[in-house]
Amino acid sequence: MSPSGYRESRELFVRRWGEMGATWGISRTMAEIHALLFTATEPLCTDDIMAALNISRGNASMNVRELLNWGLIHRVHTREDRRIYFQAECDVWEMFRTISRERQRREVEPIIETIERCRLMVDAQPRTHDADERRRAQIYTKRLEEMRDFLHMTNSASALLARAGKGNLRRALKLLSKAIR
Amino acid sequence: MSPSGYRESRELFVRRWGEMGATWGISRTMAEIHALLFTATEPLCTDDIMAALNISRGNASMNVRELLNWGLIHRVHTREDRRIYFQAECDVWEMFRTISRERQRREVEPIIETIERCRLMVDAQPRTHDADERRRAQIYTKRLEEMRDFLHMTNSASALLARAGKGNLRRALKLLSKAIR
DNA sequence: CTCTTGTTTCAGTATCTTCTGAAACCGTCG
DNA sequence: CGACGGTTTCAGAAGATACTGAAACAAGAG
Repeated sequence: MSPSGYRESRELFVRRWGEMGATWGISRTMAEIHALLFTATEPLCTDDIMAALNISRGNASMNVRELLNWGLIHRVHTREDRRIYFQAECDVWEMFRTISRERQRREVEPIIETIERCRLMVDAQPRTHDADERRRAQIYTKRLEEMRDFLHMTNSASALLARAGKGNLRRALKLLSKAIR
Repeated sequence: MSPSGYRESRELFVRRWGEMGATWGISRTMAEIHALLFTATEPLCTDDIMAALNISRGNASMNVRELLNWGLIHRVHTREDRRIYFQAECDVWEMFRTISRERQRREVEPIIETIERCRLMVDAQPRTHDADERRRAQIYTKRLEEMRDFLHMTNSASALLARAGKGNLRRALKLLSKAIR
């Protein structure tokens, strides 16, 4: 079998996508599976994935499940065969929406809650009589509030984007560029 | 010293911000230092940071430098004292712009280059005679192109945002919400 | 029910990242 | 120049994370 550019290229892409995922707090294997399915012409089953990436069954299974949880890949059933096949969402805009929605839900929302809790804590304990510390506490609270408001805003923005269709997104970006210039 | 709500709250915030950073591919300590400076009323020096977070000099120094590289904190000199003090950018909008700009530069741009390289590779090697593989290669190339275009778009969007001021951003988001609804 | 095929879990292991502490370095002051 | 205060580097240690392989589990077919 000649070393077709296609196959080599795809391998490179999968590897690099995996590395990128790693710097993004996503396990390398998970990102590789995603890249593999994103570039696949037809659905793959667990064994295909294991073979392509040279990983164990347990590893493949765990990461596939995680990708399903994120909503980045889907199960596909075939008539011929009892196996479950997997297929990635290949529309990049859809993918982007999924990722931003999930990140928001998993990472931003919890931190907003923490901030709120921190803010309340400042006043919960009996106040110090030290005027300087009181001043500091005030500034601190203000910073927390600003951060909280900002994160709330990104939350709404993300929700907005999630509701919008692909066409809308393009349009919105055009608008944005006009508004800003 | 009574356990003022302020101090406890701040500790909690720093810890949680660190954890969040960790899931974002930022080292926990780096995120903690950032949180510490973000919530500080006045600039801190390396020893302050070491004491507050209970970390070694080397660790503090490395992570401070990295934060400086990102542009998330700045050096401050004082008259009295030869030490260098550090201070975070505390405007959340400014912070957001810095982060998005840097992430784009460090992570998205390189992956765009890789994609381009992958795309060229497909045709560089002599084509296979297998019609089916040729079909697959074509689909693959198309997906790469879509991804590349998408990432290019986020690049422009990010550049746009980076140029925009705080007021503009607010305005743009309002616009966005109207455009999408 | 039992066999077959396929999926999930998990304890232990390997790998990779981050952190420490000490030593090297740098610049300024006397 | 040498001493001092401060900063950076780095090899090895500690700690966190991801991966394996095998065993448990499920579900459909005979």
